[in-house]
Amino acid sequence: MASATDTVSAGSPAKGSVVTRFAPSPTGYLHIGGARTALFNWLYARHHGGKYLLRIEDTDRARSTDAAIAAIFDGLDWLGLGGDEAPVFQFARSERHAHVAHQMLEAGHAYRCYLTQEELAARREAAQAERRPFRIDSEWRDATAEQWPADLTYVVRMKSPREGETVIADEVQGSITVQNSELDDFIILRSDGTPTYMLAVVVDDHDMGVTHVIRGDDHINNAFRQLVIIRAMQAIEGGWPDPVYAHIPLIHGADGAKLSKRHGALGVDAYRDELGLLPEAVFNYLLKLGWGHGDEEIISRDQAVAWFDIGDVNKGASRFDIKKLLNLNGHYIREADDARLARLVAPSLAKLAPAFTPDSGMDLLTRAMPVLKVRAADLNELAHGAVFLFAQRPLLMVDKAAAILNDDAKEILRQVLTVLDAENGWTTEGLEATVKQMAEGFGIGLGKIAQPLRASLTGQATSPGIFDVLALLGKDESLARIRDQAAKS
RNA sequence: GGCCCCAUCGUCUAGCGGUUAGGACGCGGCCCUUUCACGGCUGAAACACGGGUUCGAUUCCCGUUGGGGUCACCA
Repeated sequence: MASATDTVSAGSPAKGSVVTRFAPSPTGYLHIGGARTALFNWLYARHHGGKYLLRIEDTDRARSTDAAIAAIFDGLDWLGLGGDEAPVFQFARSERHAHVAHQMLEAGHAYRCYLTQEELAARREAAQAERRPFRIDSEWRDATAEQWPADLTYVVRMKSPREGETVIADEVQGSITVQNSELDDFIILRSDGTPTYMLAVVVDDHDMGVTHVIRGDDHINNAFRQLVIIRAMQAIEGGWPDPVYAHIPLIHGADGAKLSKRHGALGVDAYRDELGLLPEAVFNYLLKLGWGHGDEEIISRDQAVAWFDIGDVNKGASRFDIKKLLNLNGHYIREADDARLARLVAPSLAKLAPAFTPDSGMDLLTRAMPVLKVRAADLNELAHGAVFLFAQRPLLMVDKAAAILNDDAKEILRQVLTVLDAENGWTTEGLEATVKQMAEGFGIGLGKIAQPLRASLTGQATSPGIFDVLALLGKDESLARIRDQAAKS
């Protein structure tokens, strides 16, 4: 007889033998928690020189959709977390799953159970009423073939062990112990003969050669059930090694509750299209959520691969903090290539500024990017910041800009007009020298000239440096915009 | 409720028996400055509580409290 304690130890497979997988069910978009699970699987495989695979768990036919599958691949690709091989679709492997179930059935590790859902519900309710913990205790567990009803449908349940305990040495959570008496005889084949998730996961992980199961810690309890199947197959045909488990904590919302739509549980496509985030920012943020490497904050992909190890992931759940994500995004925007940013911002800019078209405006937009991007935390802000470049005359003044343009300011603008009209080079530096000289000559602060200029040139009270704005807009457009406002009474 | 797990500034984290408990976001102040940003400097801010173990606990053990996960013919 086996010892009372069954232990699954966290092994350290030889380099190159690591195989991880990300296995989302396509019932919705790829949310941020799923993205992080994918990231950790990807990083672990990369760090250990192994393989990272994708599996779509589409066995729930009613809830799985092609749109969700597409959204998941799209999100993963955006983050650079595509699989190393073609994805496995679980539903397509149903026959294989059922085959394994029948192997276990024949070997006596599983049994036909004729209990109906109604009977079970009634028993569950009765237990509830007596405030007694409910556990399925099917009288069919030890039934013989002669006892099987001829024309009733049945489900196939695993014969879970009822004595002893099982210990999993989880790479993240540490040692987790569960009494085997807590394990129920879970279903592996539904009454229509289709396999359940619990069975499919084990069979697919085995067939795909998965060595490390890295997933959300909401699966901890499942690990013990899945082990029952693994044990049975080890007894039947051998060659079903225990995977190394690593259950990573879930991400919580800012309020500490489970992540919901209100705070961050958006699809990653929303992070890209609505929040205007860069994938490298999301990558960096997700990495730092539940994992750290000394005082490092800005971590590149290569550094992440070099430093990451699953054992360093924190056990406690962490909260999603959009402020920090945005701060990181601002950093990556500043680092990003100007032409790339221009390309990313072009679609939304076209909506904000009808005069902007990618054909005619890309060059100016790209040239303006260095002074635009230091002022933006996301792509939306970046687009808004670029609108003035393509505004049509006469410009609309926001309230604060209109307030700046009082009579004194207009008088100054008329003076500036004369000075700038005589300006030859029209460079940022030259213009700065000229205007500063003018301010000195008038004995007024630079701000007295700069703010009216800014208002007339951008229609705003805030903008990039005013000499950059002049240089970007060019002499003709600049003078025309100033003239528009100077002339207004 | 049963079972499992978790617990350092508001948030993300460093720490792995002896530290002025470090960094980042956010917040306050100062500097830079034509505005807004960026950047620089700086300030406030944490070991949930109670017992042990130890010469010494943030660190190890137990309990309490708090939080989370899970209890389907879903995955």
